[in-house]
Amino acid sequence: MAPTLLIVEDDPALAELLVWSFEAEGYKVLQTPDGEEALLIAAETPPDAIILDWMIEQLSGIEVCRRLRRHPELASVPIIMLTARGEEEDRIRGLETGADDYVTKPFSPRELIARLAAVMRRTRPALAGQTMRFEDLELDPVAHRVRRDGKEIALGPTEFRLLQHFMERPGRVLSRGQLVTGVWGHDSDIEERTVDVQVKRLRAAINSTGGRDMIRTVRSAGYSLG
Amino acid sequence: MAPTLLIVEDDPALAELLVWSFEAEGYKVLQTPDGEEALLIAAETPPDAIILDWMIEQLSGIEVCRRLRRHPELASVPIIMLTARGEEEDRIRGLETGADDYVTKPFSPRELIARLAAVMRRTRPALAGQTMRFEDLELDPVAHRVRRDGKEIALGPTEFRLLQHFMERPGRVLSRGQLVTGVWGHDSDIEERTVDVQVKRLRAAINSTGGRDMIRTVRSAGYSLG
DNA sequence: AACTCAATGACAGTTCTGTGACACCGCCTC
DNA sequence: GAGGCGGTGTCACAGAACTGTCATTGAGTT
Repeated sequence: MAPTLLIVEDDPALAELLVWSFEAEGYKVLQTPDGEEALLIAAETPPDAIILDWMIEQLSGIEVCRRLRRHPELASVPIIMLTARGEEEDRIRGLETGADDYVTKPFSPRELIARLAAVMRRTRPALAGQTMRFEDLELDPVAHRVRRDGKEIALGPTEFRLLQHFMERPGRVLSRGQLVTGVWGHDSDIEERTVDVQVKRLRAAINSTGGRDMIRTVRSAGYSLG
Repeated sequence: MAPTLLIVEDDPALAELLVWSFEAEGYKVLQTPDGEEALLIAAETPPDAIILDWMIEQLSGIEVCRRLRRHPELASVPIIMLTARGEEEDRIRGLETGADDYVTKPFSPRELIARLAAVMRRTRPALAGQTMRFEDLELDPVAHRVRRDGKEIALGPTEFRLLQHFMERPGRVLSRGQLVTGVWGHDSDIEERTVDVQVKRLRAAINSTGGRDMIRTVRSAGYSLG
């Protein structure tokens, strides 16, 4: 379950350095110098985070960023921009466009790694091994444990992934289609109604200890947590 | 729910480039080189935005723009004009006529896409997932929630879409026909009177917590929010 | 008053969701 | 290898929620 990283950098020397550094950190690294290709790769195998150089060929970083954000599956993937010193204007636009952080060149790999860790902790607690909380629900991704109001709850693997998916996006309505690709994978040919059944099972498990139903049904749209 | 775009451009090469670029962005694209036809297409299936070349055959851009603005259904569709460098005079007239932005040739598709995104964010917040507000009413398209004066309000799917439609166009009077195509879809054969019934249901839901009626009936014209 | 248009209540039909049942699969134990 | 077991995906059905239409009542205009 090593987190996957996509590095978009067209300076070969820097790219190599970054790949090497992050692999040493235990990340699985994908890499391309090209904005267009980055989008393709990201769509194919959504990474857990993206390191994006501002100035790249084909498509500017800002453009890649914007397109990623538009793609529903990729909208919440954290992005760190690499900018040259002084591109103040760009930095602002970058953050507006949806970058989560930026790092000014020149930088040390250590710094970038630290920033990435911070961003991941903030946006994808599950990958950082942080336990996630929502009201009296806790999910510990490392120990694979779920507690409601302190009491341990047993979940099957699918139920667990489903709940994790919800807890990473609290309050957000997820369509059955999104849940299928998010929980079962992009290439699964699962009936959409199966989602209903797993939701029912998840509900039964979560609410067994009493307390209100944590999963909201949004008719003709999907489900959401909370 | 991809936003629809109408591109009016008579240079085939440029038109193709634009169609390609915007489709890659996830827009649904309609295209014509001809001003007259543009008006027909726009009247038939109102797009979410229009890219309009200044110098086109049949009808000048400015004329198309003016006619669009006269057409009640299309008056608020954002328009971006494409002008040749130095047509300062035209640019001013363009903005006066009701264009929302203009881009000077030559330009990169990137720039145009960015401008469009900015315009859309301004005019269609729901597409960007932003919470919309009108007085003490809030609609959160991502969480699929509606609140009045902080209190949550339950709406059925159609009521929700109807309210969203109103909130994207606050204060504007919408005819039953506009509401039918906007809320039910271009190709629905719904009785126009059905709008009345859904408006009644929406009113009942929204005003249930007390407070004044947020939906105004405009006799022999339609309804509006506020 | 006559006329037009909108609000409402009732209702039948449709769509969507919750649920229980069941078959299947991989895994483990015996 | 048989049998037990937890976990899954599908299906069919029932119930709930939602919707479109219509007839009637009511409000606004001329």
